Amino acid sequence: MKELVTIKAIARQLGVSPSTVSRALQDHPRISLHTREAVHALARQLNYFPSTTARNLKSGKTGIIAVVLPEIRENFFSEIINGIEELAFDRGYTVALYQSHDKVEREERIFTGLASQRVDGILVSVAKETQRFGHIQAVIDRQIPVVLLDRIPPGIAAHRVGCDMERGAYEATKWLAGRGYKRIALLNGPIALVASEDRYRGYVKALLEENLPVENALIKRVDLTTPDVIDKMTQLIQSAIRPDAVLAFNDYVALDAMRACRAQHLRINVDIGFVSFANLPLTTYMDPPPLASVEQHPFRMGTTAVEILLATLVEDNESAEFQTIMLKPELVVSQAAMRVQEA
Amino acid sequence: MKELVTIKAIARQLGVSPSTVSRALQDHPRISLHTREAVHALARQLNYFPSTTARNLKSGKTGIIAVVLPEIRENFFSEIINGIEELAFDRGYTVALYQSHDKVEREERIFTGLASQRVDGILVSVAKETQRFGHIQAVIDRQIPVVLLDRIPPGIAAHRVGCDMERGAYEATKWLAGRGYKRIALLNGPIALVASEDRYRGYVKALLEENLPVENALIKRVDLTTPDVIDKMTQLIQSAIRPDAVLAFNDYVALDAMRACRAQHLRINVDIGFVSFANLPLTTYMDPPPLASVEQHPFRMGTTAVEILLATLVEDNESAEFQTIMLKPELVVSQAAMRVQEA
DNA sequence: CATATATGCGCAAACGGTTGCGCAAAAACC
DNA sequence: GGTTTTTGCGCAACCGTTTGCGCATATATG
Repeated sequence: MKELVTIKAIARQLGVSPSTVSRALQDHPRISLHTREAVHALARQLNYFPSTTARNLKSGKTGIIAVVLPEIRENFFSEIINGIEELAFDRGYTVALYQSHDKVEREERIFTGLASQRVDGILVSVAKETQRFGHIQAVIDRQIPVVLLDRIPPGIAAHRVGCDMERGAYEATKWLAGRGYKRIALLNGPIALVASEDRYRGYVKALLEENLPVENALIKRVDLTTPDVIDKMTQLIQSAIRPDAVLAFNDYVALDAMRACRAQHLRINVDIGFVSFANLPLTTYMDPPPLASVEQHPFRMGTTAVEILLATLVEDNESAEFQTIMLKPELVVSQAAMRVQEA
Repeated sequence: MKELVTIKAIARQLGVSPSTVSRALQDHPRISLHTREAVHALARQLNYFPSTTARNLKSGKTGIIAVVLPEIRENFFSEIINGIEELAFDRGYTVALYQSHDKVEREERIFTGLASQRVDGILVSVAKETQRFGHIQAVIDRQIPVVLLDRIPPGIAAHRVGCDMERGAYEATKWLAGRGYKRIALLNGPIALVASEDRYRGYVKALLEENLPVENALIKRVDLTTPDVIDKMTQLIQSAIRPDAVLAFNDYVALDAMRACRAQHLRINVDIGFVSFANLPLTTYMDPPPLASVEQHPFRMGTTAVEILLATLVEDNESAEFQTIMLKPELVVSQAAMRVQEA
């Protein structure tokens, strides 16, 4: 077992004190050029690296940003991390990753660990359908800055970064109406999700503006499982007012709903138009893809969250002002889908 | 700014020494029950959490496992992390995440950082087409255990965890031959990738066993971009010996190749059968999916790598024995695809 | 009752750095 | 040449926790 190269080791070999070595390494002006060079030379020769742990202890910081997400393998979230890692790495921060698997219990265990880990900040997209937020409040009470990402529960005093999905739903619905669709269905998510409410409001607002009736028969809630989506979509098709377009909660719902349509011998985007949310790579694999998808900018959500977090870290004290940044969603129209429709 | 709750603070309030508090918290038998209870009570009341940083400094460990991957948003890799996080969290380790974006330069910068960060171990899936591995050797020289994941370069003395893709290609080809396919094409990856060689060897081995000719015209290398895949697939279709089946380098290649076939009015899995590698969720979205896909078990690769790493951490000294674990791939036959074919 | 053992706790060093302060010697000033 | 300033470096404390050792006092042993 080789000895670890420390400042003390360098000091001993050079016959100077550890403090001199420390200062020399920082190019402190009060250390003679001669000594500085000698220290640097020996440090390089011995392959010295400063101990981050020791520095952390001194500074009270860890340089770690914890990221707590429901599920990494979901494209939306891995894209968020992608953005987070990008910026954090540039700024010299380490990204620690945790998955809640959408379970509050696990989320709570994670946060307890984070409290003693003393990470410099936490970016969290909370487990869905949760009403308990004590664990989040606990770390906030310990002065650890928190940024809520995408899934933003009410009643927590923290920074927030999200995407304005009411607006996204509004624009998507307006776009469909503008293209002549009259009976636009909404395949919405579970009632417990704020995201569902947002989409509902945007959808209704657009319909009213376009003087289209808001038909309850055209609005379905799904639990996001394939069988339920197929079931609800089939109901829509067979109802008295068959929709000529569907606004789907997300790309996965759109995919399943399309399958249901195909099973009923409806031609996608010809007999029935589709628009969905997220704009995941998934849509480019679909054949045909939805006519359009509302881009939520997960990558930018990640970088924005890190920016806000790092900004609060350098601030003199807590300015107690919490920022809320809502990214503007973007309706991305699929060229491929439009071509199919023209044909 | 509230004072941080430390062992010293508790000691002061209780009129005992810090060492007593430390031992009381560990339920050391030489501390009286009375004192122990008092310490525990006050610690709870003050909401005391031990400083991980201080402990790290003492122990010389960090409790951090660094994971260096090319691209998190690729499903295969996010599934690997999923497995890593799962086991690491259970064992009380923190997962630090880094992306190389398949760039050696960035990988090198990451490894330099890791050396001074003094992580307890590194799991790495190296950037592709790289021949420089000095940065990896450097951390190994610093006694940081390294496990090579999936992409396993030669000449590095480290643990290895992968999936035996020669065997996967062999079994996939055998399966196709067994179903009566005679002209099986191989849409392989770039020559620089070890993964391409593996598939080639397994493919050839199976053909020979099945007494099928190895036709060079049926073997194409693609650079994994959509245009190139479409180009090469079109060449295959229009060649003298048109293949009746295609073994694709991975699911994405299969997807693009299928599009090329459809453009040439070939019915997927009817006129031309498809088998690919990875078995990503992507295949379940495809319509129709490949007949079969070789599952590479990324999740298990992640957990296995962590297991090996943690095992070396508890070992008394370096046993200098490096493990190589090759998971057995599994040919997953798609029910949906088979139904389409029967019809 | 004397010796041996057990009990309960504190001292101080250590982990690897950083930094305020002070002290001596050299250089600059009048 | 005396005073001030600058230069170069070391001392020691500190970050929060752990732990070997030692010192009392209390209890057990013969």
